[in-house]
Amino acid sequence: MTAKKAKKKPQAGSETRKRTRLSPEVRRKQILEAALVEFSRQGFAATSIAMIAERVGISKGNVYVHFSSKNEIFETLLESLSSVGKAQGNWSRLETAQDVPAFIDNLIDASYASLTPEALAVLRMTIAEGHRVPGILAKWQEANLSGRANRQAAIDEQVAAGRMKRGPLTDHFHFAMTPVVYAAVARLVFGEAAAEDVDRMKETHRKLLHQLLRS
Amino acid sequence: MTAKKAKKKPQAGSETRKRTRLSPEVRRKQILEAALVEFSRQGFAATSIAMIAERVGISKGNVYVHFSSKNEIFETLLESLSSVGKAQGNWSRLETAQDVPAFIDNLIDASYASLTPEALAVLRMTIAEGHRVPGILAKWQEANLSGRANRQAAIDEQVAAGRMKRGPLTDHFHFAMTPVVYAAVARLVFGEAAAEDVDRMKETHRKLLHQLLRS
Amino acid sequence: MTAKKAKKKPQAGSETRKRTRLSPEVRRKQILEAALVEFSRQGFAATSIAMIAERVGISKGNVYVHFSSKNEIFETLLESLSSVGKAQGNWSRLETAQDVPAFIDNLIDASYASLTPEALAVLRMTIAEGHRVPGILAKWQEANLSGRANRQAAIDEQVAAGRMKRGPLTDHFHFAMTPVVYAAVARLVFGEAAAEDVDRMKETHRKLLHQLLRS
Amino acid sequence: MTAKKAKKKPQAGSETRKRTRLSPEVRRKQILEAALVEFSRQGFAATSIAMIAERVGISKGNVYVHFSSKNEIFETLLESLSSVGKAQGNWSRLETAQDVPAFIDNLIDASYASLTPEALAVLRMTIAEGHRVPGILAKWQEANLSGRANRQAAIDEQVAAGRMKRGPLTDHFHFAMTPVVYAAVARLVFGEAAAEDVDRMKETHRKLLHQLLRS
DNA sequence: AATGAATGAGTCTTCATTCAT
DNA sequence: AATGAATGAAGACTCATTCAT
Repeated sequence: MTAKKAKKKPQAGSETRKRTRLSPEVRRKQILEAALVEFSRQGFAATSIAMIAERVGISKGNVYVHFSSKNEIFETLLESLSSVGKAQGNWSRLETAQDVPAFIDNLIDASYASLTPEALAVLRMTIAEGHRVPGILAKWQEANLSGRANRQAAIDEQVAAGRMKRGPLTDHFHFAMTPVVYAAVARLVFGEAAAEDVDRMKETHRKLLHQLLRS
Repeated sequence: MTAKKAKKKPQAGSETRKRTRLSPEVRRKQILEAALVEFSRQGFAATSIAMIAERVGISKGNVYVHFSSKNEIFETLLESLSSVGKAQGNWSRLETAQDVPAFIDNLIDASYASLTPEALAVLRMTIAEGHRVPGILAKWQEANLSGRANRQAAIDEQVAAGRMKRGPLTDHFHFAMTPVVYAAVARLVFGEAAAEDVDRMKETHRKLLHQLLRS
Repeated sequence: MTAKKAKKKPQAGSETRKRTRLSPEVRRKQILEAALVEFSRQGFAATSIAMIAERVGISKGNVYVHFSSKNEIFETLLESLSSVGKAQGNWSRLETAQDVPAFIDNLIDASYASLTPEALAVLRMTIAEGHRVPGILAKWQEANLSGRANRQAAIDEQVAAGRMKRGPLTDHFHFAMTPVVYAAVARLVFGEAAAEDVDRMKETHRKLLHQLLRS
Repeated sequence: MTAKKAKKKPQAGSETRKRTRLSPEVRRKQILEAALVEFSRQGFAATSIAMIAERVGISKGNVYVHFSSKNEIFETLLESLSSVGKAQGNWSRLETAQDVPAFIDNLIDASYASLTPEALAVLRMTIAEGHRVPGILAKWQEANLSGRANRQAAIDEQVAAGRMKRGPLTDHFHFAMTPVVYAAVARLVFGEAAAEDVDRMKETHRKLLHQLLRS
């Protein structure tokens, strides 16, 4: 045990939550949300079903009504997170932008804005516990590659249209966004202490893209 | 048990290991090495003292002769890893290089070569379990910042000497190396499957630095 | 293991005990009863949760459903034993007795009768392990003192009414009952072998009180 | 674990005690002394060989050079304590006193003075752990009885000589000293908090003996 | 669907004891 | 005689999972 835990015990004060009957879908979602918080906070092994149940406000036993094992919760969670392609969503809009500088600004802002606590939690879980779900990782990688290809195609178009200057970066545009991962890792490791650094990084990033892509 | 276990059963071909008596320093080192492997493989909570002991080839009890708790092993391990500044070591040599293109090639090669399995293990542990040792993280961050400052000074010198072209990158040189972290994360998450991608990234990285720094 | 153990081996004639579900109150009581026996027999440290669980006929784990630690069992046990004031209960009745000789006989008989195996167990635990629960000891001592004061008051009344002869004993009546503690200790140390001795003691005690208190 | 323990570890500051070679007799005595302190403080099971070794200032291993097991230490200790007959020792002198009041005063003072911390430690151990050494207990009881017989004979002589008043107490003189055991138990359970009470008891005890024995 | 008592297989840690030095 | 590294057998406590209600 690393830290002390407050004893639970029904406790006077926390009115014994009466049985609330919810539809399976709702409960499952509640459980997955709680699991995301706990798994990314302490990791899979250090998270107990009791913690998840408590966060949802239900009994341990009830968790097993909705999932057959802790592992299943984890897998379902990661699978449901395949919708991480939010950043990609933005792309469809960005593609249409005629103005390259505006596109770059949008891209930078959107990318760094995507480093939400939830996204960081997912990244931490992926790095820390991804090995538990190799199948899902493979799927992600594929999705990643195809998304990347689409974005590359969009860039190629811009270059062909003479709106972007060709260079190593337009030839391998995915590389242009790697600093965002650095920013994410910095926040994962150093937390708030990294905020200032990340901001400075973002501006350097922005300037470089402008310098390198502007035709 | 989340992961598979294999040979356990006290015996099964392994002759009753004779008592081997080693000096505390040697045993401690052995234990720390085993711990690094196990912790980075499964994480702190999912690693049992039994696994570490088995990897070293000693009894569980003996682990406690050398460390007073699992936690102490972890902390000692991370502390002993403060020597991660290998990359920085290279720098002193790089500084002296008069030839900027050679400097860049050295930098790129050294940086990506530093992504050894051991270094990756440390990174994974830091991301996954760093919160267990806030004190050590703070120390690392400081060391990081001062190392970064030194490197920046070296770059500034080159710029002042007219050997490097000034730009957003020379003003904030740390940023130039962030793709290496992406490469590390890619390997952590996708393993060997990321190798090809990382190689391509490395070459793009190299080209960009040449383009941006060459005066 | 200092003492002998006996039947353990999960099975050996004891059919796989069916899950018996009981209310927490009942189980807690069962556990406390078993704990009293075991703690007073071997002491706190030498008693294992397994012994207690086995005596109750439940699994070790179940003990922790009802108590959060071995220590809590011990404390709860001693606290619940604060009702040791049985002897005092008798007093209310004795006070009303008009007849001093009868009062003395009742007192002696009740006092020695209170040396039940359970009471002896409590005494042993108190002597051997009382230091673990200083708070409870303090409470006991207070209760003791107030009980003692009440009894002294009753005696004072008898003396004032001329029904008892004044003397060092009536001035400090608590002292009159100290031989009972000797009897208790004798039984604790020598067990049944002390029975005869205790009986003789009891009669001497009775005679002396008659001699000293009869006006 | 009830209380926290300071980590040992060779520790800088406590100069690594150099090997001191002592004769077996001396070491055995040292170990037994340390064992008495520790056993009576925490009980047999809660006392570790390490604690005893540390108190003596030797290594755990060395303890086993002098005793073959923890149990043997305990048994040897209790056996060596058979010399508890210090109080009896006094008797030989008291017998010779011609003056009954002086005899009584001596008896009271000597008896209560015998409640040294060491004697209390022995009593606690006997009550708490006596069952571990039934053989020794039996021996003690015998010794006790014969000592008691001697003292009774001395009293009988005094009575026959008309120097003491006959009564239930002279007929069963052992009973006269039972309050001392109460005093001992009070100290064991309540520690210093019982001191005042014990003093008062002692004086009542003295007065009563004077009253009952004075012819 | 929900609860929570019950279980059993671990997990960390301690400790009496052994043994090479 | 002395040391201290090494071991193996517990022991307290945790937790995923089951099941009667």
